[in-house]
Amino acid sequence: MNIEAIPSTEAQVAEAARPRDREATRQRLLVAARALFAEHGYEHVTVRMIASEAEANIALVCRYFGSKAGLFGEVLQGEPTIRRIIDGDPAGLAGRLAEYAAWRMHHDPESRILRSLEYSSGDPEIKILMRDRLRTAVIDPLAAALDGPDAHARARTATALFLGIGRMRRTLGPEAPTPADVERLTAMFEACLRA
Amino acid sequence: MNIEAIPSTEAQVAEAARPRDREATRQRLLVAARALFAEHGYEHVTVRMIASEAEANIALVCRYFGSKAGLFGEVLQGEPTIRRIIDGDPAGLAGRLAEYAAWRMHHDPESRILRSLEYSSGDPEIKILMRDRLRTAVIDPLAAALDGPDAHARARTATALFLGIGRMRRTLGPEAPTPADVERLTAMFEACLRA
DNA sequence: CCTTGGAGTATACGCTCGTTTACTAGCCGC
DNA sequence: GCGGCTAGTAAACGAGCGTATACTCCAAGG
Repeated sequence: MNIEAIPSTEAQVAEAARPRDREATRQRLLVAARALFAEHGYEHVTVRMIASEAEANIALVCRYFGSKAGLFGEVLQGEPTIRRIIDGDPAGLAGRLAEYAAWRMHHDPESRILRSLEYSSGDPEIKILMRDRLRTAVIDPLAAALDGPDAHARARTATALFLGIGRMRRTLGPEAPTPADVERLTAMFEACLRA
Repeated sequence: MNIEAIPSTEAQVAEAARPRDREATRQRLLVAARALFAEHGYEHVTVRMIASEAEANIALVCRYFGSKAGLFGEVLQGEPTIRRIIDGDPAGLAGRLAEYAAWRMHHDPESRILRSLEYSSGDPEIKILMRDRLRTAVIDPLAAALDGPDAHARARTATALFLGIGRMRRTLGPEAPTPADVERLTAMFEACLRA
């Protein structure tokens, strides 16, 4: 079986043979996985895609993260929450959410937390990861910024609008938002957030 | 290879051997597929599941519908549009949409058109089917019911809210809508639909 | 009664997936 | 200089998928 053509042809590959660094490889896998999961969702990304993107071997995914689901979980944990948008003047919250929602109408790249949550997954383990992440990273922080008894319900509805816009972009294709879009979204978020 | 235990044991299966009826079998497959696709989405439903649910043979799916995608396309065509909700007093449109959206917060069953569209699919053919269906069955009829230059944009945003609510239900689980929910959704749809 | 066409079936093909295993090869302490 | 730990690799495994093929069997037409 050792019929390897030439053990170490440096002919084509002028790459400076990467130093063997466990942690660096782990990070490359993590970065590649984050980008791919955000772009295509858990189920449509294969470990082979991740390994290829990270220029690492397939087996390392399982070795370093236990499984594809383990890797996904670690990716999720590294994602930022929506707090960056929530923090600030409460009066302008609806406007900021609308700006962000409008941005999500056409900006496909950038791997933010909601992206991966737009996808469903048949795997129960992933479903739970998604649900927990959606709660702790989006709904709960948003609810905490609101007053009134049904703060959570209002946060959920606002989040639904986010999710739906992302879904729309993916189904119909990206759409550059107009000022009217932002205005409309602002009005909707205001209607949603007011007690 | 012909080691079949007993060719035709009627022992357990007291079923009255179904008459061989091509059209009836086709319909059973269609009904089963409609229910399963609506419940789990295109990708999570296998032709084996459909055949099993319809108590038919796997091969018949391909024979009668060409492929899984062909069957899905036929299922989509049989689904109603949103026109039933749109038709009626224009002033009450937002309210009716809100009622429907609220209903979708907790009503998991009933195989309506949007259900299958809540899922994404990697298959480009299915993506196109989804997109076209979303346009012709939901967005376009809704846009037609609106006035103003950006009727389509408003219809898209309203549809996004629908999609997001469905997504939410599937991620967080069904949630019985309160009167406050309906009120909030009505306000949001009004903010969305007004020119 | 026999033939025959088509409904229904069993099974296999080719593929891709996540995962595992047995291996190779580079660096570090002695 | 040289074992030995370990990062990295190649290949295979078993399962599940959509699809295709070759078959069985029933029932109607002569």
